[in-house]
Amino acid sequence: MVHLDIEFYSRNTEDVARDLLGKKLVRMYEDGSGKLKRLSGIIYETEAYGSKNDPASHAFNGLTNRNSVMFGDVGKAYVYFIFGMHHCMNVTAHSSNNDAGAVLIRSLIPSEGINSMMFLCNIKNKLNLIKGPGRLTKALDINKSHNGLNLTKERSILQIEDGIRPKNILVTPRIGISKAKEKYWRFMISID
DNA sequence: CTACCGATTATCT
DNA sequence: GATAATCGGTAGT
Repeated sequence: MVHLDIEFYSRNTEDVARDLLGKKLVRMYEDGSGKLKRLSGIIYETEAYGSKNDPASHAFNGLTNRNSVMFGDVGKAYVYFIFGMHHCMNVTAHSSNNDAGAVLIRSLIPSEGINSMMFLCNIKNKLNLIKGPGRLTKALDINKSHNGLNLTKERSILQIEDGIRPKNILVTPRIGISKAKEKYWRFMISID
């Protein structure tokens, strides 16, 4: 398993968002028995969020307490709480040290630990896709305590490994935003 | 299948 | 005080 390094994340946020498709997000999860389990999935859908150039980004109005991770080192988890009930997970990525930016991971194709993920998600039967940023964080038990975690370190409880190379990629406007809808900064693996 | 609506609270102005 | 990078349920097509 090849581990994505700092170089990978030190590029334009849009490029990183596109290149994260097909990579594997791994969560080391300690279950009730104290054993570490791998919960993982192939990254299926991402969105890029910029800084001063992007009115839809948390970083648009400059540094605040919530978004500080977006302005820091790349390759870290930016986790925030939204709508009073959901978490969303991002990976910080931008080319210049003075810039800010992050990639929202919107959905995964579940790979390892599917039963645990269904349990955490409170899903009874089917659902083969962890679709939507809120469900994704629930399925992998990701919360604000993981904000700022370094994903490029070995043995981190959150990491991203090399995965498959998607054949076709779909590019669309981002979901759920009220500003900057004209930017085509949502990327997903095309199945055809 | 799509459309709408209500839940619920951290964060910022 | 207003808003929000959402979700799940319910009703309609």
